[in-house]
Amino acid sequence: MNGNDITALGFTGKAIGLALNAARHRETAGQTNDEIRAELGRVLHRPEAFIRDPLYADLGRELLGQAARFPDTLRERPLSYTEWGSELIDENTRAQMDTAMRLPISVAGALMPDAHVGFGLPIGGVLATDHAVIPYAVGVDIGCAMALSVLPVANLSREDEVRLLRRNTRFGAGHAWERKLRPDHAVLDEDTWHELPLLRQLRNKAAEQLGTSGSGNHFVEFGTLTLEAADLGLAPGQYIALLSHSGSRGFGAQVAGHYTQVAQNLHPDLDPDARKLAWLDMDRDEGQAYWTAMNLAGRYALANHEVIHARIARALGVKPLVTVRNSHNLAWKQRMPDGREVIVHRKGATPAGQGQLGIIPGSMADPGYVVRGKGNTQALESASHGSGRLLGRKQAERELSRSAVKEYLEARDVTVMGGGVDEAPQAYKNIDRVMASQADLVDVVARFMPRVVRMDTGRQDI
DNA sequence: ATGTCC
Repeated sequence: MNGNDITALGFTGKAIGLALNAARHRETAGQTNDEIRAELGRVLHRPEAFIRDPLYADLGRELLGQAARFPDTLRERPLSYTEWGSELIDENTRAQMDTAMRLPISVAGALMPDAHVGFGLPIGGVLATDHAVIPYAVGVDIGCAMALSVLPVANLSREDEVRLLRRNTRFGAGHAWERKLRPDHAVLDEDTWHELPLLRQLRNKAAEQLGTSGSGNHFVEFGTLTLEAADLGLAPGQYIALLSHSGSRGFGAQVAGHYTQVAQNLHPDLDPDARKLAWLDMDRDEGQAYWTAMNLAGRYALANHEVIHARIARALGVKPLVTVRNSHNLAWKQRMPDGREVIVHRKGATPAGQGQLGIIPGSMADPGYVVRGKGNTQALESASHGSGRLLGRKQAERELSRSAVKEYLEARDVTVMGGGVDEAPQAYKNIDRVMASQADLVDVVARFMPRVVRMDTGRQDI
């Protein structure tokens, strides 16, 4: 093999010499030219698979660098970004956002008042990038969403609400609907499931878990919605409403895990601080594949809410007067004020474009709000997705007593089915302080107060 | 967030 053979295979620049050296090494070891050509072809086609190969590591890295639009080097200083509710945000969260703003692909960002540390990007972080998508800036629970239905029901006893939730919701990691009760939804019939091997592989799991909710902070609850003024097609007054928080279950988690791994393999030289922020170029197959899978997980998560709300409405023999819903873990294509198209990642942030409706829950025993976005461009048209954690899960279990939690719930007349001390209201920031700090991001449309809440069982039950 | 490494 000589240089002409190597360039004929498609190698350019510094990769020619590296490929030639590797080829000589194989020749010495007795391989035929056809074998060497085939092997080099595999390296050229998928360099990320060879970055830890004893012979091809340097060539793999060089090829990755040639293919990338940006080097894997972080900026010296983070781009500036705005934060809402600074007094509610800790230094570690800020440090994590600073790292995100040092990525070469980052364009703009913002921290919402519920922000706290997460994997990669903070929860409550918003990040705009240039033609690249970061799986961990979307989060593990791709498409996690809120939905609120206003029900045309005058009276509903607490006992009936408990029974309706027990019969019509399912919770917990790995949990699925019993076969005989398994729901259906048009999302399962989409051709998208056949576009990628990974999606084909995960379709059955998704079908089994359709219409269920996860663990942690996921919930389905009945409560009272109060409108001070006519809105949402409703007269002012109080209504019985159903509020749900659920995501894309095991399906979305596996998509997230898979593409995070792909992204990390494509960026072997990324600074360790930013390793969990490895990105996929939207011009490459991997970026397009993630985009397809992410959006399917987003639609699937919304389908979960639809199924949950439809089951409960059907059990009551009614149709909701109105349903509001929004995804808060997803990436969107969006235009900056200067017209430039960017990818906006919202990881625990509510889309809040001008006039856009959204839901910001407080806690299991604090009010949540239906909001209307003000299209604040500095916040990349976003708002918080809740009140945000004050205490970590373990810290909450250490510091909060079960009796203190029960007392809090009793004082507000809230019934909780399942739930753990780690989800106690006292583990969350004060929702009204959070709302006050984002008055320039959203207007309040209505207030929702929970009454009967169902969640997964926690490690320490309430 | 997820049966916690397909």
